[in-house]
Amino acid sequence: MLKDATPGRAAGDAGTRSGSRERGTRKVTSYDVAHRAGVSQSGVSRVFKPGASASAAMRARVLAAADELGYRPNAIARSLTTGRSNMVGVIISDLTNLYYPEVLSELSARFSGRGRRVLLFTLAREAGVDSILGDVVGYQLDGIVSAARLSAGQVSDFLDRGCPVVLYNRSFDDVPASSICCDHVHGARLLATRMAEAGHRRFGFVAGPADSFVSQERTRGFLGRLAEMGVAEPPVVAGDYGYASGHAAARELAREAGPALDAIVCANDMMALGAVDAVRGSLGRRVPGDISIAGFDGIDPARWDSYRLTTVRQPVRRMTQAAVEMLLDHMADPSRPPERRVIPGELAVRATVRGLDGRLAAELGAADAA
Amino acid sequence: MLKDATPGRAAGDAGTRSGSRERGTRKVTSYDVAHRAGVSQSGVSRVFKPGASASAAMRARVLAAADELGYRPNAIARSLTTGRSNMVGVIISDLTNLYYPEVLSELSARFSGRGRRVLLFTLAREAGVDSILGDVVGYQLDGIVSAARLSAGQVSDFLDRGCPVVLYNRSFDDVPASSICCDHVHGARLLATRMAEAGHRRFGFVAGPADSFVSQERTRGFLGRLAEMGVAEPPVVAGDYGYASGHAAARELAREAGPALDAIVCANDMMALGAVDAVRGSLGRRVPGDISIAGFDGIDPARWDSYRLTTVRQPVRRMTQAAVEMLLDHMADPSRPPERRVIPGELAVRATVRGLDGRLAAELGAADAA
DNA sequence: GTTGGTTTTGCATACGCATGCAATAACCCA
DNA sequence: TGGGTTATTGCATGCGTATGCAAAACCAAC
Repeated sequence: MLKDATPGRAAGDAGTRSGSRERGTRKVTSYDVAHRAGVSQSGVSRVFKPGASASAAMRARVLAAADELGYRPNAIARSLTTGRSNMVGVIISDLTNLYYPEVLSELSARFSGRGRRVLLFTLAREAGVDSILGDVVGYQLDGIVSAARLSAGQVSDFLDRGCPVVLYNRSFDDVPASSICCDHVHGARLLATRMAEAGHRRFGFVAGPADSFVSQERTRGFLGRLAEMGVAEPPVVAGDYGYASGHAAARELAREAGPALDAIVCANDMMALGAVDAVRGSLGRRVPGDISIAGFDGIDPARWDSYRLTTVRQPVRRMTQAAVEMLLDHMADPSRPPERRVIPGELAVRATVRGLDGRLAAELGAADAA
Repeated sequence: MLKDATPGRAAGDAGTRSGSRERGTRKVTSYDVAHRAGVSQSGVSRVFKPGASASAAMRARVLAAADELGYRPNAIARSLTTGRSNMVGVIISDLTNLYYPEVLSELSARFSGRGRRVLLFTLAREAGVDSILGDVVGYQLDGIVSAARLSAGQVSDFLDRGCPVVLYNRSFDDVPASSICCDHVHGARLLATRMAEAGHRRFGFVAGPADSFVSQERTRGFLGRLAEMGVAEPPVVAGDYGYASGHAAARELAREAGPALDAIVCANDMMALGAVDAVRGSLGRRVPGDISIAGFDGIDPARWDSYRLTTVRQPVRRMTQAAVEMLLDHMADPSRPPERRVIPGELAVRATVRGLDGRLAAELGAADAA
């Protein structure tokens, strides 16, 4: 609470303190506090441990001494003895996909609200997972949330090291890791259904990277449903989840499919926004008048007036909450079996798909399952 | 490399170990490796420490044993003895301002490239800085990069704890912390100059939060230069750096200033994008035909075709590189005096300000200083 | 005042690695 | 081959905290 702990004065009293380091005060240990409070080191330890037994008197004296000395328990030492670091790793592949900053932000807030620090790993180019494994073990991370494209083997490695993992938006049948996923297949089917019902016939699809689980699911769901409805199989172009690639993909689709092109669906919003701009700009056609466009994720910019992108939104709040909850549960009780939670996406009907009707959006959560 | 470390056997030798944990393999320590390799624990330690002396023979045997056992040095224990954790804290206030994900992404990549882990702190609502202080001390963070609105006192606290700090886009005269700043005043003056020269006369300005250093600088620079040039003092509205607040601010400015309103300058890009949409949408006027709009930062969405926002770009790459470099230097030699580095922003002439000419942009880095 | 039971407290040690110091081995040149 | 160097290696200890165990203090009831 109080800051400005007048460490100068305290330091004078502390006895063991000697030379003044550069400018920082020397590290204050539980022994210093114990000495000053006239109790044992273990007493200090107990006072700072929530569940431990300590009389009110001891507590008061220790806290007073700690305050005067500016004592902070050394989390490193604590981690060493307890074997848990109170740190969790969050692995994110790509912050330029603006969906992930939202996820990261939420995760960070939630974890710190639960007394955990977040060690951030950004996976530049797929490599580096091995080094993360080393860090996980080395820093005794209590758990991992991974929103990156790890292989099943890599996830297994974490688990084998006794580090619980929650997979965000992916899962493996043969790996006993918990996961929280948006139901991409369902969302994609929903979108396909609605768009087809609204009269779209000549689709183009922009997939994400081939190794992206999310892209695979969305692609599968969308194309599958289209086929079921007897809609001609659309050309598929692969992008990299970035704006520019969506832009390029839209142009390519237009070139490929010709003027009959009716709708473009992109495996994420970033690409969809690029597609919107490409259609309106380079192609000189109207959205949704000439071509409808839809995406997935529900990132913030998709709501901006210039786009008002119709999209299948992932409920980030609920998903991150679930992820954090599941991970903490697993940390508390490692024996509990992994859990795969799936949350439906919501169709956000906005202004880039013609023929859709906001009124219907409400029904959709339940309707059109399977 | 190999997993399945047959820990049972190793552990059997280790003596003191007792209960079998859940499913993860038991922790492998340097003692286990030492025993298996037939050397001492310190030998193992030395093999895993870069600069230490160890014969090729020992190295080989230890590495072999370590590999077989799946040994990973325990960074926690190492931190405890060495006093450095190889972790740096990165404090970010708000990831919804899309400038910060870029910064964070860069910082993370650079730090991990230099063998440091990033402990992420997102400052939800200004509070929580105190707890970060505790973590910094507790986890023995080797340094801090702060891109959040800390007070001078808070920064001092970090320094007093012996934790070097690099301030990102802010600095305090009376606090000896290093800092890397974009020259917001210069950038703002540049923008003011160019816009006034291009014939704009009736400005509106959208500031950021009152306690934002960056906003203060940009506001000061812009208004100051305008005054120098004899342009009427523009109305100022405060936003919160978000898209919506820029949207609202633009409408308010239009209402306040009436149809004569000539240009809107926002203290960051997010708000500028909101302003563009507000002007084009709610106000039904053209950008830049009727009203020019400019921002600051150079975030990615500002380049999207729907906006092509003219803005004063911060060179994120150079800035993050400098931040990392400065922090690492300081960690290596704490006695080195703090350094305040300032990098000029660059005017990115795009399509939301009329009368500006890309041709001129090249000259601007040098021209119009102060 | 005593006894049985419950807290509270201190003692001692472990956590896993790094490192100063001393002992040993390897080596070099005369 | 011997004396002197240097490169290796092992030993012992420390980093700061948590915790099992036993001693001590406390409490209440008899």
